[in-house]
Amino acid sequence: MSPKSRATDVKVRLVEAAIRLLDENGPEALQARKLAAEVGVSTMAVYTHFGGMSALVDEVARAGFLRLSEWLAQVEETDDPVADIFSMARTYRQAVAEQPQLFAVTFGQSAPGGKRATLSDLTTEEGREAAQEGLEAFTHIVRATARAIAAGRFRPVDEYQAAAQLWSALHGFVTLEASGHFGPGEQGINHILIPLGITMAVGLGDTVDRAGRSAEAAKAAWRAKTGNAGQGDNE
Amino acid sequence: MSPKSRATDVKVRLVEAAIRLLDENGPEALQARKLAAEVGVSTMAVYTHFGGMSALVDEVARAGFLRLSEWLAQVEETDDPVADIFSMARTYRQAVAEQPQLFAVTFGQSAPGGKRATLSDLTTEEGREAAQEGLEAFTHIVRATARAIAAGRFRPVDEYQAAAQLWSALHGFVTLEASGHFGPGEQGINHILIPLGITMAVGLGDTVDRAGRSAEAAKAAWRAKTGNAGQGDNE
DNA sequence: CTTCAGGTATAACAGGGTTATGGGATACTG
DNA sequence: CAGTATCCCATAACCCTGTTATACCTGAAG
Repeated sequence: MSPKSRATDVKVRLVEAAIRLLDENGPEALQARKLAAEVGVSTMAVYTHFGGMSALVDEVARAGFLRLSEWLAQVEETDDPVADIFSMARTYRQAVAEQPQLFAVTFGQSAPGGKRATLSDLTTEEGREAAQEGLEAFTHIVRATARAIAAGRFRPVDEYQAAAQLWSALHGFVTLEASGHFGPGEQGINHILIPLGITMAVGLGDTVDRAGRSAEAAKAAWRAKTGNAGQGDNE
Repeated sequence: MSPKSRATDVKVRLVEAAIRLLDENGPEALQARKLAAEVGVSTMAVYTHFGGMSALVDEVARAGFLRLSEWLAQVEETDDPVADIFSMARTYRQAVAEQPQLFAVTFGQSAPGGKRATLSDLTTEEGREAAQEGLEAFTHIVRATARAIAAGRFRPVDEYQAAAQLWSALHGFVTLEASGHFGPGEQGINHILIPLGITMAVGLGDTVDRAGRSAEAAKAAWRAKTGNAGQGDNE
């Protein structure tokens, strides 16, 4: 193995260890000494590869955005773009529910050391990349929105603007649910998220009936994919 | 001054200093030594009054929720409940825009020390109180939603569920805007927040025309109260 | 006057991020 | 092949921050 690839290896392994320990042990696991011990190197590795802990945390945040993009990219397009939007919403929510600690860092909710108050504050290269990844995840929503407009389901408004509305609603729900509101398990999805999606779709031009059927279609697709029977609200 | 009131004084002054230094110098100002120096006491005061920094930060978060409730409570009821919801949205957004650092702590986005990943994790008494304050702020939205339903503007759905949808959309917008998306100044309000409000109102049962007029009414009321001419998107 | 309790200052401890230094391996260079 | 330069990393220390142990001081109660 060349030294270049060995070095990259350590860098990659540090980020991977950070994500893993973050999920297992929470934000307090994001410590230079713990990460170094986990990878089997000294804390200096953090500084030769990242320059400091904050840049490493930014890299973790970027990994979260990337993961979100990958999840959304795997939502397959059907001939019902509104149903696809519902599927994306479920996917977005599921990603956050499965790795809450990771996305808490990604969304800047949990910031060890008090850094990264806002994305605007980011001055590091990794920080800007993180913001860029966020926008890439956003484009998946934009495309589905554009298809909904083209299909006549939504009124012919600017697709970026409509998608930003959808993103706001979705992100707000996910954030508040992750903060403990809306109760545990599937309660939030059935009582808030799906009605919210129908509200948004209808507000953007869809009919209540068609939006409801799209929500049902997405629910059926979700069950088929996850194997979850989806009975009831609990767990 | 009795010793009891003197002691309370130090406790109150610590929280006040924390909020002030937080707004001025960012999250890194929330340090025991800095707060103690600012108030003119030793760091022990933090421990005699709060037991530790995390409880003091929880108190700051609680202050944010309380401030949010007070702001929303001051939105006066008119005979147009949908316009009142728009006014609350502007108020919510304005509160966060004016004290971004405070509300970053309140919403758990900036957590010095990596504590408080989610509200569910809160085990301290102050933490639970903070969650309670959040719900109290929520009730203001619930009441306006109930009035919109009573007025026939919204379909007769459960007001808590509809309000939760509105809260999700609003909170998501505010969060994403504070993270730097949606651009600076009033851009986000005019391009995203108001269209989002109209989308939500229409989706909940209102007509496009009436929702638009309510948005305009709220805008006029806002200008009258703040004295802002509100011309253009910039700054 | 004595005693006690609460609040505080002082000083130290513990555990983080960070850095100065030096060694060692690798890849150029003659 | 010898020399050298460069990159990566281990060691050890430094600094800062949260926290705690201890003693003092003040005021109230007996």
